[in-house]
Amino acid sequence: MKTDFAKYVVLLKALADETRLRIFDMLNEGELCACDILDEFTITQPTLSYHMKILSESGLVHSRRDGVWMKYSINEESLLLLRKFFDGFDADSTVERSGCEKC
Amino acid sequence: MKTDFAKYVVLLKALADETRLRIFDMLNEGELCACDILDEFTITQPTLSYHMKILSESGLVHSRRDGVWMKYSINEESLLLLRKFFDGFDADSTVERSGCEKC
DNA sequence: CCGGCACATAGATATTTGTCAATATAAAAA
DNA sequence: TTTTTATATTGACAAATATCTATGTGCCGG
Repeated sequence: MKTDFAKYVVLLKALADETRLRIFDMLNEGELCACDILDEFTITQPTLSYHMKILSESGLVHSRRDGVWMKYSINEESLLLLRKFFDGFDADSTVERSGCEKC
Repeated sequence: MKTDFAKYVVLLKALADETRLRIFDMLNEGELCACDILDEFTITQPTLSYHMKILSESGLVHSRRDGVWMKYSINEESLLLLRKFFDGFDADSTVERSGCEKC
């Protein structure tokens, strides 16, 4: 099974920033609008917009317009994808063999 | 439970690079020396050394000297930490309520 | 103790990233 | 339609990142 690393790199990059990771964590409590998220940080509105774009385009976060507001929520599918990815590791940790060929 | 986001950002940053993610995946097969890892890429030796340092310092990878060689392996503890982190999400997805306060 | 091999460090550099101020757009309200 | 409010886009910029070449360090064999 050949893993599409580039795909996971996009997801990991999206979460590899403290602001975005905190936003993602906030969204775990439920759907939020941009204004509510902004209140929790000291960044400016354009900066938040930038981060939300990265989260959205990665697929981790779903966005929808509700009148003037943008509402964001976690995309369960991408989350499951990440979980599955990490679950794929360590499957045979009991073996403890060395895969080293030269040494 | 206040999550230490900075700690997870370090782990996620370490994996948010295709080269490092592929290295981490290779290590899932077992312990490897730097030379064997290098063979799988087109990067130079110093660049690999740079990536291994990031993986090691993040705590995701354990390193040990074996004579002239450096042997690398996955640090199970950090991996479990990451798994646990992602498992913490989505716990109450059935609720589907909005956490939005202003809108 | 010297030469060679494996790996690390230093310095330089091009690219990417996170941030802001200024401005544009989109939708509702007046 | 004009104004107001919420969000997006643009352009600029400093900082971080990934990469290389050149050089240093550590370990073993002869």
